[in-house]
Amino acid sequence: MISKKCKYALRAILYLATESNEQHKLNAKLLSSALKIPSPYLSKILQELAPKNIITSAKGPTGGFYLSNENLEVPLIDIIAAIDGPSYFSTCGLGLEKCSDKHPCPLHDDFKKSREHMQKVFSGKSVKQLASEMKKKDSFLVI
Amino acid sequence: MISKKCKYALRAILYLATESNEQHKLNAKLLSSALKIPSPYLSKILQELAPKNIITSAKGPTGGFYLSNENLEVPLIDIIAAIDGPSYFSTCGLGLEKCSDKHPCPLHDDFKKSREHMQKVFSGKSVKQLASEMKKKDSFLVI
DNA sequence: ATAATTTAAGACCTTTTTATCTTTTATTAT
DNA sequence: ATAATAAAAGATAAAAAGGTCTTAAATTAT
Repeated sequence: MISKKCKYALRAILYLATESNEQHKLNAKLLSSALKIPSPYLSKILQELAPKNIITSAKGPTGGFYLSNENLEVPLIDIIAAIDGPSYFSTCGLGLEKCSDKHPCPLHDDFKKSREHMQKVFSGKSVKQLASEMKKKDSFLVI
Repeated sequence: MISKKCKYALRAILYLATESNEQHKLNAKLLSSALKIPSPYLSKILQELAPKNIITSAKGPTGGFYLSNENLEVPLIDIIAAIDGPSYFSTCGLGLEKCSDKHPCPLHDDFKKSREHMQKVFSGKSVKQLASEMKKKDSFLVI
């Protein structure tokens, strides 16, 4: 399971993808109330994502957060790696340090299959793609 | 990702499945040193599993933990449910309260597919089955 | 220039998870 | 009976995750 923090990040980014652009930035407070995420905590998360080039920020009045064209190309897996760590999809399901294909734990194959599926989904899908899927299918982000 | 506590539980149970029986119980200290899990913490976990009929315990000298024939039939999913909660395989991947098939989040289908795969694996496999698989394939639990 | 607005930075607090320690209770071997 | 052994119970502590608050820096509109 990805962390709560990471879920918050994904939701905020998907919201920015559909509701913001360079001409229409969204500030942390607005985002937090739209998504019902504690505002100071969301601010912290956004401040962590900006220097990693996952979102773009601008200070001052009319400032806020938005996704640049470059940000829109980021695959979802990069967001998870940024928040939950790059080894999220490669750690052993039983927590064993030395687990590998050659030296597998009893659940290695099962976990691997599942992890690889998720890894494929998250690697193959950019924020932009998901945002456009969201417009077609009616999925929700906010009640 | 399942919790560290749950990984400890699974490892301990699989170890008991292959190394213990009613005539040969293992005490918490032995288990903890074999599996390199902090001993008092593992004790707590074992004490939580015993009343849930996932493992069997016996006090006093020659006492310890083992798996009864009944315990061996427990599907892995019951262990995860006992430790990480019964809704582990049904909560929304984005943490949204009202996410459902009818009212899906943007990642609902992807998460669902992955969760269902893991759910199927863990529901369909008992401790006994996994223990016998472990004997055939050479997988490891302890270095 | 100034005031207002907004992110950035960092200290701080709370809750949950992980881990430890101590005492009690049950059981067994002697 | 007694001593030894091991789980059960419960209080306590440390670490990590989640969340808040305050001040500083940057930017914009007036």
